[in-house]
Amino acid sequence: MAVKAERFTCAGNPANQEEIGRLSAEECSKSLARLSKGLAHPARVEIVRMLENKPPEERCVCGDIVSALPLAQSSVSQHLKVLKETGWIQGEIDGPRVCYCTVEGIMGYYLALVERSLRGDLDMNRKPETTGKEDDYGL
Amino acid sequence: MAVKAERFTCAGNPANQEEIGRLSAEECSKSLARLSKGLAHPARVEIVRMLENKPPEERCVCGDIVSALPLAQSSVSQHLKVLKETGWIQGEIDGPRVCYCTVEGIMGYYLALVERSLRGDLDMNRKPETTGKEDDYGL
DNA sequence: ATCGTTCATCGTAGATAGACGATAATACGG
DNA sequence: CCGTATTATCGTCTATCTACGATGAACGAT
Repeated sequence: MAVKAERFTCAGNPANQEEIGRLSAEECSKSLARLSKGLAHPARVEIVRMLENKPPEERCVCGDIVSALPLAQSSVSQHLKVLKETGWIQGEIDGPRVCYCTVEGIMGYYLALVERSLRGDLDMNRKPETTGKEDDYGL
Repeated sequence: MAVKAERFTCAGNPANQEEIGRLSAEECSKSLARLSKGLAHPARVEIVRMLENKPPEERCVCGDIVSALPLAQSSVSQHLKVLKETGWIQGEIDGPRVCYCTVEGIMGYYLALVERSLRGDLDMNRKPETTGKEDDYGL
């Protein structure tokens, strides 16, 4: 098969529900906002649904997604890019194709993040560990 | 008190989990995309969190939200408008103030919508009842 | 080496988002 | 009726989104 793994950087989303509890309120807001932006277009919702429901052995290459959507290939590619940047999906280069799948556990992570960000179980005084900066929404 | 109720139109979000099952896949995608857009900015996440965690008798007027965020009053007002349009919050005019709260059950609705839209339990052949139109993402 | 396939990126254009200060609208208190 | 307080809206500016066709880059096959 010779699938060259493309290293995936999660753009701040650990996709690990254990780690949500260590996020400050501000980090929660930013993380939730970033992931939500990924879902903020119907085409991207459909892409995530498509990928989330593929059995793991059934590959889903970019072309499959393009032909399932009423959009030009370049537009789909941009939506895929947004989904990568916001932490929903990852791609593996497989020859001339790119095989996409959702980040493992991302949906559960998102659901947990919604709960934690919107419900009250947040330590509002906890600060991000790196800096003591203010909320400037520097996304 | 003389609170004049401002009639709230939910912009397509019934905020009723019973009704999610009656949505077509396309409607699910649009509805989820619309609500997700509401959460796609950290300030709006914080507003929803703030409102979701207020005890029901404790009023939360616009000014409270403005002073809790590092943004100008006009910017906060715009975010509140987006949250209204995307179906997250509603406002009641109370004298010179406007008292905001989240739409009843909206968070549960959103969580259910994420599950239903992204998991496979969708009838992909169901069409919207009004028209037989194609997916043109006419948001 | 060259071709076709596949996908990302570029360039462009129009629409929307996001921020702000300034101004308008509304309600209440004198 | 006139000021104050509160919030929405307007106007402006910049940045990002969304779409498309065209082009480029990578790969397998001939």
